[in-house]
Amino acid sequence: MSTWTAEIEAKWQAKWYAAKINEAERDGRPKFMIIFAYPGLTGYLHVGHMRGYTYVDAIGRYKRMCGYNVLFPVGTHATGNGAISLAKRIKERDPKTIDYLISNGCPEDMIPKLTEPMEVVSFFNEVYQNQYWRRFGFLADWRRFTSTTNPDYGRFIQWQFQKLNDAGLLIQKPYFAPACVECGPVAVDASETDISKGGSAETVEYTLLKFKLDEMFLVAGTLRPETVYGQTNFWVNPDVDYVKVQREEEIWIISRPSYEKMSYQKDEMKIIGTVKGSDLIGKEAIAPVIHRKIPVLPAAFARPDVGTGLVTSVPSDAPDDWISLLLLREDEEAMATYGLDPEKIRAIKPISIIDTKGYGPMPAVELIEEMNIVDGNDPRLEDIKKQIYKDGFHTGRMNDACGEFAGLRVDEAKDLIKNMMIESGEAEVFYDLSEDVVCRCGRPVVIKKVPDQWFIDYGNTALTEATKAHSKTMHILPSEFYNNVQGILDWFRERACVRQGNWLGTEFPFDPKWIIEAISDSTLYPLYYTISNYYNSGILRLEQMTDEFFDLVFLGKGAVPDVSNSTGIEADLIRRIRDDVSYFYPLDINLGGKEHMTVHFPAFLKNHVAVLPPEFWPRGIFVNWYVTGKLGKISKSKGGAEPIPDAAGRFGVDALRLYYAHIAAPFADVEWDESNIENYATRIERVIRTVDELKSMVGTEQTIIDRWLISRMNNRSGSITEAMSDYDLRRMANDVYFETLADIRWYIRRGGNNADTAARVLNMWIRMMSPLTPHIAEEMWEKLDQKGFVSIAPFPEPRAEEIDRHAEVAEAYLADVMSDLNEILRVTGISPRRVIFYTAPEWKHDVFSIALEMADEGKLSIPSLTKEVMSHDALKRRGKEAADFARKTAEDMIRRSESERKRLSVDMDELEYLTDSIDFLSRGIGAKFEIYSADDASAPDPQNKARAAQPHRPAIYVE
RNA sequence: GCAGGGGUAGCCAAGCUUGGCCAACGGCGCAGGACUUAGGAUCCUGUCCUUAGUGGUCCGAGGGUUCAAAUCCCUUCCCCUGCACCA
Repeated sequence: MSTWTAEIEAKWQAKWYAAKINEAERDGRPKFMIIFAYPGLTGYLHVGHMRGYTYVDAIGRYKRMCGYNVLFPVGTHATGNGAISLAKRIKERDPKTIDYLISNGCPEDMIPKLTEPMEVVSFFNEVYQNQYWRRFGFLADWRRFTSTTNPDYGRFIQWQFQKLNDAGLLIQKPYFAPACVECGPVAVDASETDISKGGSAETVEYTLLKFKLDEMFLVAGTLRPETVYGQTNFWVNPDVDYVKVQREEEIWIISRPSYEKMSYQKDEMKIIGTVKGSDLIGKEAIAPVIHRKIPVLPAAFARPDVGTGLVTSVPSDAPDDWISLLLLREDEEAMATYGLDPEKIRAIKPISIIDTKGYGPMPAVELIEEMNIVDGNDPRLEDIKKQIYKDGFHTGRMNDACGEFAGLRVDEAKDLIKNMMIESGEAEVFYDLSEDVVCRCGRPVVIKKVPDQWFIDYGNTALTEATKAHSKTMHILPSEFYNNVQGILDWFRERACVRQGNWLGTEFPFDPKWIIEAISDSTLYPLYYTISNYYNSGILRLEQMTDEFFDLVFLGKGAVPDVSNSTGIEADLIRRIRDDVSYFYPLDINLGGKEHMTVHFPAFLKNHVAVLPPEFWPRGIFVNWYVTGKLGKISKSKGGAEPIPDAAGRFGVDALRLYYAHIAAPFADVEWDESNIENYATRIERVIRTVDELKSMVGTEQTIIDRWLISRMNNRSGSITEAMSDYDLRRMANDVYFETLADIRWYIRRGGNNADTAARVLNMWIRMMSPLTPHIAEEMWEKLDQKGFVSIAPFPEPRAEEIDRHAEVAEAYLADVMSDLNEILRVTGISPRRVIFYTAPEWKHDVFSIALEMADEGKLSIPSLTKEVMSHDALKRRGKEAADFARKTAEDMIRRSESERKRLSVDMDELEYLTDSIDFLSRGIGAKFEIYSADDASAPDPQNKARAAQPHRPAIYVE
């Protein structure tokens, strides 16, 4: 299979591209513009990525065949640190990286070149286009290819940021971001491109609480500022040396590690001395908010690297605090060592502050007692801490001990209390990472203050409302996302849009020290594809792509002669470009993986709404799920990480395309399993064989089975048209490669052999295959002596006049009869020599018709039918037999749906039809068939079966 | 934490919006048969239980609405996914 498929793939791809059927030029047809969200250039892609891309090509091909002028451009996203970090690892000759390159087919002599980030970018730009997208036969308009580090793209992005600024959507404020102390800003994410450890770390916000002690402040870091009303004491680790820090006018006592982290976030932090933890114990400090003196007590759980190394104690709600108090009370020795008065310690009572359903007034006290925890290191403490917090935060209310906040929900009170303390100067904020993060250079990563960070203000109310309103008019799939996107747009807030450090991308137009970050420069770009071909072909020069030029072609602002003068671009060309933009835009579908739902898509929508006029706002979004591997199998040589070209060679591109389309709905993850793809390759072989069989048909006789097959084909194209209105490729695949195949097999079994029918069917069928398996479709189309490409032939449309309901009902009837017969044969185990069918007697048909008629009028019931039947003399004479049958028929008919009744009401002569089918039946079963009407008194009926005959269900006798 | 999704016969996976051709598409696997020197190829048949066919039970569990529920409502158990300086 593989060499043959590779040959025809190459052959047809060359022909398509030579004929430029993939290139979109403005013309009189309606347009259809579709893209997939371009991939980031982070290295080789795997077979999972091709899933969504294939959907786009297949949808584009289908729309093209439906008469649309389809624009399908592609590009890549090189912004960011992916290429830089890959180049760096190659430069270091990292063995894993080199291995990875080689096993993906990177030529050895390329590797030394790939130590330059921009070389990495251009190398993978070639790989993606040639080894992936062309290899899969995509009809993308290659002339429009763009990559985000190209200079022209940069111009476009700078223009976009000018527009955002004009709209008042760029804002500047301080920001706290992860940064290596040495290398500057880094990304902390699970893929760990910048860092060597700590990818799953999160940024946590501590509220720093200041406790006045003499002329200094003990500063505790807490994650639960709302609990300040329950403070009873203060914890210090006696074994830790703390530092005294001059912080503006104040002197703080904190741990040394926390000082180091804090110094990246706060100005004017200076160590002026140290103090031993043990020296602090026994003193009293004034707690914030409650302004009471509370004792400083010893606690080993206060770790210097967590928070500030100092902890305020809220024993009612914090299990660590309560257990430590309990232990200290019993620890005479410790109390003696630190000169603590046991009476006073034992007098410390937790203060209830939060009422939570399912808990008493002091959850920590309660749970520790219940679970009989007696050890400060009991791991269950961590669990109950989380549990108390979770329940308290979501369902709890602040109680009367909490002053003005009494009665508020905890989740409301938290920020209010925090902000109140910050305003009164009793608290500050401090950010830290939830676990250790280490940069690739080996130095620690900290949270660093960026004082003048730029943001795009996606929280802007007018923008959000306009975008939400527009999104309701869009075709968004799946429908779950359509419903969900409103909420996401509401929740989508300002976003840092520029950064410094190791980063490829476009210079921020308002301050060159910043580079525009990765999400922000990839929101409006589909628009750029409408003109990128002019730059790529050299018609437009970089310096001509000015803001005035973009304003004109994208927004229609300004006058052509002026722009022509200022840029030197011919006026006609400017008009032509403007016309292209207005013709192709808006975008009809933007397809992207599910990870884009809360990142790219909302930004994509909001930027369009913010910058462009409403007629250019996008029309559709399609979200696809992933191909996954079993426990990372997809990233090993056995599974999906098999290079895409290798998989294409092994299975054939069309088999892979069919696999993606049919294996599952696009909105579910699929587990990569090679045997599945093999099955699809087999399926294609079967289709090809069946096509050959059809081609060899020479008969001239037309029978019901010919009308049946043509009717089925027309129904099929109708059903595909309907399915594709929601881009349901799976249903299309099912209809074309499974259902149609089954129909043709049935046609052949039934003795169909008509050359005209076969030609008609092939002509329709092959066109139906073109969107999903274009290479074999072209190959077969050519062998059919058809002119031109099937890829641009019209998609079959259903013809109402060729739908033959009678033939379809008759064939379904035959299949039902056979299924009954097979059932009997199976159950009895008889190898039949003789089979007799008895069709229902006339009078039963009469009852049946009456029942159908009454059902249509909505009057059918058992008594009503019986009554009606008995009003007919001829039926009445049959007495109980007629009444019984009426009851049975009514019972049966009431349960049936309207469409089913419609089928049953199709008039067919069962006796004649079965008689005509005797040849087929005897061939299939290998027995002698006889057909009689139950009305035929002369019919042989050895077991008195004829009386069981019903309309549409003959009685059967077998011997 | 924020938001969302899902549990369907041995497995994968449709159907659920608009209740009724649903014992539940399709595929895989399995079984039997045909064709064949043979078959991992192909074609046909079967694959919940029962049965000379029109019967029973079934779509995580438990209730409800309805003439009728995999589909609607309620309760409950269990899984999963995405999340901003990462593309």
